Amino acid sequence: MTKEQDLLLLENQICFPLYAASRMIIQAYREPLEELGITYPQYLVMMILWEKDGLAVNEIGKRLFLDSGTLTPLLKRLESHNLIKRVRSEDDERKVEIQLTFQGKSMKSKAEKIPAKILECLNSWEPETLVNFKSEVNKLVKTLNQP
Amino acid sequence: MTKEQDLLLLENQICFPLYAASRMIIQAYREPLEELGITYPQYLVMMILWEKDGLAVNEIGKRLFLDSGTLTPLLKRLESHNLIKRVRSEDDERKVEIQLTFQGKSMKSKAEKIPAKILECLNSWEPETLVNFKSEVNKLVKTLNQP
DNA sequence: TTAAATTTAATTGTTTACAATTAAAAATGA
DNA sequence: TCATTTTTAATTGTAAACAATTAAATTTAA
Repeated sequence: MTKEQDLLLLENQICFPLYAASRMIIQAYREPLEELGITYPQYLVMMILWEKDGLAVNEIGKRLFLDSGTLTPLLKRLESHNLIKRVRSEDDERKVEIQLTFQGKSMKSKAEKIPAKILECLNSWEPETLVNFKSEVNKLVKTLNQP
Repeated sequence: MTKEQDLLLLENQICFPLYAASRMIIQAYREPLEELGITYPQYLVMMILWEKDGLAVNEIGKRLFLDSGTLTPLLKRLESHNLIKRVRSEDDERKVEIQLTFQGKSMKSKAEKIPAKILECLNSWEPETLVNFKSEVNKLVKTLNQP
């Protein structure tokens, strides 16, 4: 088998396990998030807003590497669940600011129990190994995010 | 800030960078795959078939951790592009065997150039670091795949 | 043997992703 | 100033993902 052919085997791909791991970990979030009635991408948006309320769509997009094509309908769903409000900015009418509602803010305390639940799935890993791994994945994101 | 609150910050998540990296790397495949006229999940299926032709839908699903809800329409698209045939098995009429067409087989030689192109995006990484990282991600997949 | 359970693929419906385009607002520059 | 460019969200269309259900074929166990 040539080297090229070898690189084409599924087991020799770096990308496939990343793709699989990403989906599996989103799967792990499904059950705890079901109690909150939101999906994983919606949870990511809520986390960002719990850190800093009132961000514009593009600012959320920059943090999550998502564009308005994904975010606009997702935010409309969060709004229909009364977790956020979408408010046209007065300073710059192009922008839509995303503001947490009371319900949206209240959800944070429930959400705080989720990370520990996810870490349980990973309790066979040494904490240090996990921290190192996280930093490697972050490095990969930075590498891939270079223009 | 409590430990719980700290764990809820986006930058302290392990899952988010995995999710981002997965999408970014699929993005990196987009251009080279466009020349073949297929998407990344379709490419994964083709890779499996180049390794072993004639697999049933569920066997492909086991390898990719995907179910028929995802695979059936994806395979129909590959069929409509004349890359595969979907053939009801004679031994077991529940099964649909996926067979490469001549065109599907021919695509392999073009596809063999893709892994090197993807590795180019990662040329700032030491080969050894990359190999270690891959093995870590594979370990993670195994951990998360435990029932 | 045959009724019950399991396996297999397909279907239905919801939610991402994302490319490409559109439209409005704001910023820039001649 | 005012035409041009850029920024910002929204829209349209395609393709995953995946839960839940359905229907047919097969396996199993009574």
